[in-house]
Amino acid sequence: MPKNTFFNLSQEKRELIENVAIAEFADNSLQSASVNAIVNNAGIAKGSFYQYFENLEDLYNHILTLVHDRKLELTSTLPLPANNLDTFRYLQRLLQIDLAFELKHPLLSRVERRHNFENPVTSSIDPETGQRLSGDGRFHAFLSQGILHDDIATWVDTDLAAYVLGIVSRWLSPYLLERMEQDSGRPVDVNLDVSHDPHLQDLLQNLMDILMAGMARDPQIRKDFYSK
Amino acid sequence: MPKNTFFNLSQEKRELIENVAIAEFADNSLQSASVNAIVNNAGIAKGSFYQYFENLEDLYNHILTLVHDRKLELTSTLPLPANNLDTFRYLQRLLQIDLAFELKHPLLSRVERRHNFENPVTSSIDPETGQRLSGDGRFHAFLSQGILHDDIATWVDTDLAAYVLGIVSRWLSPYLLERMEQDSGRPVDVNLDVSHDPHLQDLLQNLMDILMAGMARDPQIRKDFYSK
DNA sequence: CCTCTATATGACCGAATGGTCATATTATAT
DNA sequence: ATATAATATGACCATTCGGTCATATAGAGG
Repeated sequence: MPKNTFFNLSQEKRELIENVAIAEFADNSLQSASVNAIVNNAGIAKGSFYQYFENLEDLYNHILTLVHDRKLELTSTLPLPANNLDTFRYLQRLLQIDLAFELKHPLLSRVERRHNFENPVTSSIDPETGQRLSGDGRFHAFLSQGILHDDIATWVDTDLAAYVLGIVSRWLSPYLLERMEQDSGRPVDVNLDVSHDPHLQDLLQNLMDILMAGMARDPQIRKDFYSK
Repeated sequence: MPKNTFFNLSQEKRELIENVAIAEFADNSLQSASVNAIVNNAGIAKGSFYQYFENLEDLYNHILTLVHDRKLELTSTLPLPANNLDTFRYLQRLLQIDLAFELKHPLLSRVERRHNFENPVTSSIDPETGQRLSGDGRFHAFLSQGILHDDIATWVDTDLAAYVLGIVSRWLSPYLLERMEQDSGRPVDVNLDVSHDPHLQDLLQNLMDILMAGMARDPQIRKDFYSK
């Protein structure tokens, strides 16, 4: 954790350093990031850096908590899913959250992706249920609920599906944003409403249609359907 | 390209250097990889390195061609899909190839993933058709064929789907192998037949079922099906 | 043997790295 | 104004980096 000296800084200066660090960690892994580059870009003395942080990893971990905080903050900002929200609308919301995060905090998104790349989640075992928990817990929760509500086919391998959904969600966002830009020919507005933009909804719905048809309940129909 | 001096080396020595480099690039990006580390691990003099390669990037590009060659070689080794092979069996084959590559060449796989991470494919435009071509061309081809054969729903956004399939294929392999190890409790045999191992087929089939039901033709049935 | 060419080597270079520290500056309290 | 504590600074350090080069070794042809 950063030292008190860092948190005593004015918000202005603190955020300057954070933003410089975020830019550095968006382009470089912890291995290849440079303290010198950060202090130069932030316009502070090298000595000051070590008054704020133990070392580079200390700052890196702080940025990771920022990622976490900002994402949580954004999750609570987006309209909450009603309790009786349709299972797949909830999944759609999960994808929208990652998308909104990519839109509002593109650099933090890259930091997060880079972190997930360098530290791939080795699947953990849930201490309570003894179940495998690969990837993002949010998708595990989604699948469990979906099966419980009879919305998702019971034969779906939840751990595999949760992992795949996590991967898709992580990598879908940059694709969608780049595609939006190409299709419209102009940069995407940072204040775009990800839950209402028509073109974005079309694309997302296209993927959702595939996922819904693929995972929804009553596999018999589907299996009969596609077997020729 | 490496200099002639490198290709004149005995196969033994050449492969030693290549393997050391592969290990280095599996753990480090081109930015953070170290010439010193490579020469030390390979047991050659620094001067020799620069008799073989222009610089580190030269070696890196050579390793990338190795990735390409080995994957091609492995593709042709696996039983070829018959001409009249079912559309989705062809997709399954594509996934199996990436899986087999991960199994036979885990380090090369990591090098490839790292490369794709550091150099994300900005979608290109096909010069002939003017169509978007994001991600892996193999999946674009698969989708085009599938639609042509009336096996895939026409409403599927091919570019989006090809991108997602490419992402899934790239990241599925390490998951499946790790899962196989956890489920069986022992390391996966390198000579495992990816197209016949029962447990592996179960898992792959589970994902295939989702993809098939999701993308197969006649969306009407599916859309009616899941709308409550 | 000698000659010529190809390869191997590690000392050496300047630049950049992460990290330290004595000193200077500023803010706070009395 | 004075004393004390907190912060800011950049020269400095040892180490490592990519890259060079003069020299040594080996091999081939005669």
